[in-house]
Amino acid sequence: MLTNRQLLVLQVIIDEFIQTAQPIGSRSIAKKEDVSFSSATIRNEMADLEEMGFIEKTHSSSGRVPSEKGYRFYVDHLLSPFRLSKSDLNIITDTFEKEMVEFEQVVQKSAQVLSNLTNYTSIILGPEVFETKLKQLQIISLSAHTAVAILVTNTGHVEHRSFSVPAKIRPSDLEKMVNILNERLVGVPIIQLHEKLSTEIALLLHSYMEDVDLAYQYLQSAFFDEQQVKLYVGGKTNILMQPEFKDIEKIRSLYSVIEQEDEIADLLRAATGGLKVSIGQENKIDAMQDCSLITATYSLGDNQLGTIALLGPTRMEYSRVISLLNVLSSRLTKTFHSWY
Amino acid sequence: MLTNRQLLVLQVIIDEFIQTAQPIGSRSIAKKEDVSFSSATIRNEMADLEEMGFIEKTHSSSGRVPSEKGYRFYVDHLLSPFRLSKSDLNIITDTFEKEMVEFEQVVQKSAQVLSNLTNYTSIILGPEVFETKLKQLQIISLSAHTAVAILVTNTGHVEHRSFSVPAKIRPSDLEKMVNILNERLVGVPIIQLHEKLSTEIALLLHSYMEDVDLAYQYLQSAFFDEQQVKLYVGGKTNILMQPEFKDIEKIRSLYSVIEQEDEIADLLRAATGGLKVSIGQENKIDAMQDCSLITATYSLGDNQLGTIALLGPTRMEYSRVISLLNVLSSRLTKTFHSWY
DNA sequence: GTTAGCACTCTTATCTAACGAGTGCTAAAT
DNA sequence: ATTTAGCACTCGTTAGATAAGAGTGCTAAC
Repeated sequence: MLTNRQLLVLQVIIDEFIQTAQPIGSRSIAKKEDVSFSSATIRNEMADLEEMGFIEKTHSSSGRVPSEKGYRFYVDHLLSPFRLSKSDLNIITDTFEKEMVEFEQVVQKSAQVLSNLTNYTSIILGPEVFETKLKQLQIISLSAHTAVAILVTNTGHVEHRSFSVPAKIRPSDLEKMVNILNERLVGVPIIQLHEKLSTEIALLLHSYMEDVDLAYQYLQSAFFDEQQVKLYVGGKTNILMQPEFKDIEKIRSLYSVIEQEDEIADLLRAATGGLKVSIGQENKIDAMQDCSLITATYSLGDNQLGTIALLGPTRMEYSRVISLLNVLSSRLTKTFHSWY
Repeated sequence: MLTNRQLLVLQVIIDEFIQTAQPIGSRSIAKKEDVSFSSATIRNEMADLEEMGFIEKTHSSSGRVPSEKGYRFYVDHLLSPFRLSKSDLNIITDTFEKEMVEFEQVVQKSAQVLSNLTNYTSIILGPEVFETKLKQLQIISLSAHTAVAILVTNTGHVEHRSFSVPAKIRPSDLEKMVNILNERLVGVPIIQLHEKLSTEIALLLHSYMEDVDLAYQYLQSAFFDEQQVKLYVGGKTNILMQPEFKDIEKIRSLYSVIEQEDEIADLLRAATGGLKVSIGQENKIDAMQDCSLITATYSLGDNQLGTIALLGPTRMEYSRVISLLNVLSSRLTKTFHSWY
């Protein structure tokens, strides 16, 4: 295992590198207040740390840089709880004190605050619809052959979709159908909607009217074709400020992953309770090999609602960022909780 | 005025530069098939063209590069109608042949197609709501003190907003209010809604019930606080592929303008009928000094619905891009027309 | 076990020289 | 009066060479 001195040296190297983005030399460590050994001693320790894989050289006579293993160790064992500044906390508090009653609004604001405070890119997934239930379903005819279907959940989320109405189906049929659907489906969790719709309700409708198949198909496609969960991204341009991304090719590939959305969404969806840090190659996505992704979840009761994440270079201010995420995710949880 | 030969030389220089992004020398022009003069003659013409401000040198002994004035002249007088390739046209046709019944869907797809075909960034504004009328207004109570208001237009556009209901207001009041509003407002153009709401309707409501002020205020804020018109941006990362944007600072400032949205939205909103090209400094926005913005509008009858634009470096494939925009804007116009 | 000292390595910055693309001008050719 | 060939000159780019500086690893002394 590592001696206390080695721990100290490793800590200083990583702390320093996170701030400066420059390789750290033995002399600059020796100058630190809480270090009382000579640079030579530190060089010896550094050689050991390198052998163990916690730090690396960029070339044969350069200072040391944390390796991914080093970051991993740092995150797992060396993180001192970070005291967020008052102004940071105030900014968060202010944001949540504004009257907000919509899921989306809260989530979007959170993403914004997070990226503003960190200079990284924030990505928020959610909220998932576990707990949400159908409040009302409506179909409004726009013209002879078009209509818009609107689905409202008890959380105030509104989903809508236009579709063209086949000539065979009369407006009265539509109305009848909606009535039946509402009768049967109001209060049903959204997540069960698809299943319910395709089994019992389909049969039920059938017995009430003809030609319902087609309309039903449309309805089905209206709400369940595309993924429901949205990704809120904040501070995309922050990445450009990080010195490790001066290479345009890197930026390009990273941006296209972010804009792709689905890969990232899968990643965030996979995140489970608590806070998780993925460093460099621990991320499966190619373009993120030089990045760290920190994810935290927020929930309502026992149900995980969504994920809140920060994407930055592996050289991240882990300590501060983790504190921020903790505060924000509990804040989200609290806010949503207060609504029900 | 310019002689025919000068026109030819200018044309070749700009065409070539647009393709290669490299300064063009006299020798390479002389080698062109449709040029039958020596490089010395061309050098003389180039000196004249430079004196007139159409081309520039990057340094004292470099080849020539188009100036903004040169691009302006090129766009105004030298553009040969570009024949779009069959595959380009097919891609557009295919896109519009897919069943789409929603404004937003069409616009978003268009932005996507446009950026895919061009390697520039597409920005689409709209559609404005001139012609659209209120189809239905609804307020659905979610809980004792929250509700969601939904506004549906005859175009299938759905706007919604959650708000908290003051304790003073009973659900039955809300219902009454909605009924009155629908009675009075259905069919009213969205654009007049704000005004109507604040004058006659406010009075009317007042006579029917007490405590309506508050509810009315909420309703008001629900739909008219934020700008209605949305910006659809496609191919943001395309900018990164242009050699003129290898400087990260430039990218940063350009991206922040794009993400700001409001400045760009104003710019696009100002665009009036037909196709317009803004080259370099003709753009008022600082970060766009090295860019060209090409805007085209689409409309429904006499009403301009929105703007469709392409953002790229001043060294743009004007000819091709203009043809594409023309096709797409008329396609949009046609599509929307077919819906009414 | 710790540290001072020193040779060695590698990066970075600066300078120089050579090369080449391209121009502008002059004088000859058409 | 144009057009063109020829040539000197300019400037950017590239490659090498040199020097400075930061930092290491090792050895020997403390």
